[in-house]
Amino acid sequence: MTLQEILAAPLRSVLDGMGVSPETQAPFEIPRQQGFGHLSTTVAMGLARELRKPPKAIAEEIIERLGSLPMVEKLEVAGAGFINVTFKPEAFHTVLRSLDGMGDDIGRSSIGGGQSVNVEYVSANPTGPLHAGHGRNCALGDTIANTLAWAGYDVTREYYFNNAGNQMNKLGESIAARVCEALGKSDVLPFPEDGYHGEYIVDVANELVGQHGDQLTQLVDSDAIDDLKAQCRKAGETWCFEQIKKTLHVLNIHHDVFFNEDSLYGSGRVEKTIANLRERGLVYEKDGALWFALSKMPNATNVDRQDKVIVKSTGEPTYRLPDIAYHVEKLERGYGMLVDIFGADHIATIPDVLSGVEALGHDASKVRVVIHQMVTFIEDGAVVKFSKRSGKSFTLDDLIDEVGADVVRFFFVMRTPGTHLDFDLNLAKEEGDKNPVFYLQYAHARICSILRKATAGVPDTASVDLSVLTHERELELIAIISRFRSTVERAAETLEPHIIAEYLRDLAGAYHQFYHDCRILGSEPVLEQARLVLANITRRALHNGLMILGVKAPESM
RNA sequence: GCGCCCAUAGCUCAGAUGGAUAGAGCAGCAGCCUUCUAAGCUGCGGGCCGCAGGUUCGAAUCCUGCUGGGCGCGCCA
Repeated sequence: MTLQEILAAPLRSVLDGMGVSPETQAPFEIPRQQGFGHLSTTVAMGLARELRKPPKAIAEEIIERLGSLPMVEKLEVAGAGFINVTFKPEAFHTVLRSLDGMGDDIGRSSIGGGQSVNVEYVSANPTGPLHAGHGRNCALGDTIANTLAWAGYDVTREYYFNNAGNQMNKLGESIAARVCEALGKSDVLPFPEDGYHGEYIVDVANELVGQHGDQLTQLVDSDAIDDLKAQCRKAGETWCFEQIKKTLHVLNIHHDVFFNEDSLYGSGRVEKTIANLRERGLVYEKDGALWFALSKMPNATNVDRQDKVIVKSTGEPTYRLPDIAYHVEKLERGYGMLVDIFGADHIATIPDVLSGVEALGHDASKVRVVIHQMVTFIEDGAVVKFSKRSGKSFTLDDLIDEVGADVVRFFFVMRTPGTHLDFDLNLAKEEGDKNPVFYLQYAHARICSILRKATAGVPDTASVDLSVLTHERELELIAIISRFRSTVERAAETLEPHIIAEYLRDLAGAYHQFYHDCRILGSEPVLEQARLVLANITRRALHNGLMILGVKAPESM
C-alpha cells in the first residue's frame, strides 16, 4: 500500500462516472515544492481538451465527486489545474504497516513476473587484468542484474569471452618473448611490435620459467617456438582469467555462465548461421570474402545499411558472425529478454548483431543494449592518463586498492549510463563526510547502533501504536520509504541503476533529518516503540538498496 | 563527411517520461554536540537549463537547424 494506491481506486471510479475514456491515466506526482501537499495530479489538465472545459473546473468537479475520503485531510485545486492532496497522518501509518509486512523483502517487486533474463557483462577477453575503465561495465552490469532480480525477473549473469582469436596469439607471443628474455635468449624471439607490454606479462613469464624452466629451455633450444607460444598462451589465459575472477570476486560479482566463443564453432552454430543467412539470400561472396547483405534487409535495425564482411578472405570469421550466432544461441536458450552491457567504443557492432538476429527470424526487440560512455579518472584536478598497452596501466585492482570496493561499485553506477563519467579519485579516497558512499553506510550503521542499544529490542509491530508518529520528519521518512519499490521498478524498466543510488541518498537524508529532530531512545515509551519500528524499517530499506548496488551495509563504522 | 551519445550553479551531476518559484553533492560563508555515532543536522549566496526557431494552455524535457565536446564509422574486437 502506497499513498498513490490509497487514491487510485476512488479516482478511477470518479473518472468512470464522468464518462472519461478508461485509458486516461491518472498519474500522481510528488510535488517538487513544499506547500503543494503530499501528492498531486494533473489529470484535470490532461482532460481539458477532451471535456472542452477549463482545467480548473474539471479539477473542482473531480474533487466534489471524490467527496470526503477516509485518509485524506484535504483536496485542493491549485495553479493551472493541479489537484493537490494532503493526507491525514493515519494514511502514513497504514502505509508504514504495510511496508513492515514486507519484512526483509522490502523493495522487492513482481513486475518481472518471473520472466527469464540474461544479462551479459564484463566479457573481457583473458588477455590481461581488468583495467580501471572496465569497472563501469562490471558495476553497471551487476547492478542491473541485481535490480532485475529484485524486480521479479529470473536473472542469469553471463560472461562471454574468446580464448581463440588473434589477440590471444599475441598474448602467447608476448609471454614467450619474455620467457626467452628470462632465459637469456632474447635473440631467439624478439618482443612483438604490437605485443602486450604490461608488467604482468613479465610476471607470468617469470612464473613459468620458475616452474618449468628446464622444459622451456628445451623448447627454445630445439627451435620449437610454436610449442613455446602455445604453452605460453595457455598459461597466460589461465593466469589472466584467475586474475579477472579474483577482481570480480572482490567486487562481489559472480557470473552464472562463462560462455566461450570457441564453442560456437564446435557446436556448428557459426556454420549454421552462415547457412541460414545464405538460405535467405543475405550472403554473397566478393573479393574472396563472405558478405552479409544488410542492404537487402527491408526492416533492418541497421542504419547505414552497408554490407559487412562476415568471413575474411583468409577464411577467418570477423567478430560479427560469432556475435550474431551467440545472440541467436541465447535467444534459443529461451530467455525472454537479453541485456547487453557495452562501452561506447563497441557501439558500431550493435546494429549489425541486431540485424543478424532479425534476419534469422528472431525478435530483436528482446535484445536490450545498455551503452555506457567512457570514464575519465581525475586526480588533483587533472586527467589521469593510462593505457592498457603502454605498460603503465591502471588496473581495476589498483583502483580498488586505492578507494575500496564499495566506492568503486557506487561511483560507477551513480551516474546515468549514457553520460561520460568523471571519476574523481580525490573524492573517492575521502573517507569522510564528502564521500556519498559513506553517507549511506553511516545512516545504516547509525540505525544499527540504536537498535543494539534498545534494551527491549525492536518491538513487534503488531502491538505498536503507530498513530503517535505525527512529526513532519516521520511522515516524510515514511513517504520516502514507500517509494522504494516503485524506484526499483523504474530502475529495472529503464535499466538505469543510478535511479536507485539517487533514491538511497534521499532515503538516508530523510533518516538523518528524522534522527536529528526526533529523539528515539528515552522518549515516551509509546513513541519510542513506534520510532524504533520506523528506524528498523528504514534499516531494511537501506540494507536492501545497498545490496542491489553491491555495496556493503556495515552495522557499525 | 556520416552515425550514436552528451551540453543544467564555480566543479561533478539529478530532474519521476510535458507541469507549479529549477534540485542535490562538492567548493565558499555562518550556525548546531553535558543526551541514541558531528562520517550528522540547519541557514546563506550562487542559473539566458549551449544558441535560434517550432509544436501547445504549459518545454530543461518533444521536433528542426546551428555551435561546442565524447565515441565510433576495418577483411581489428
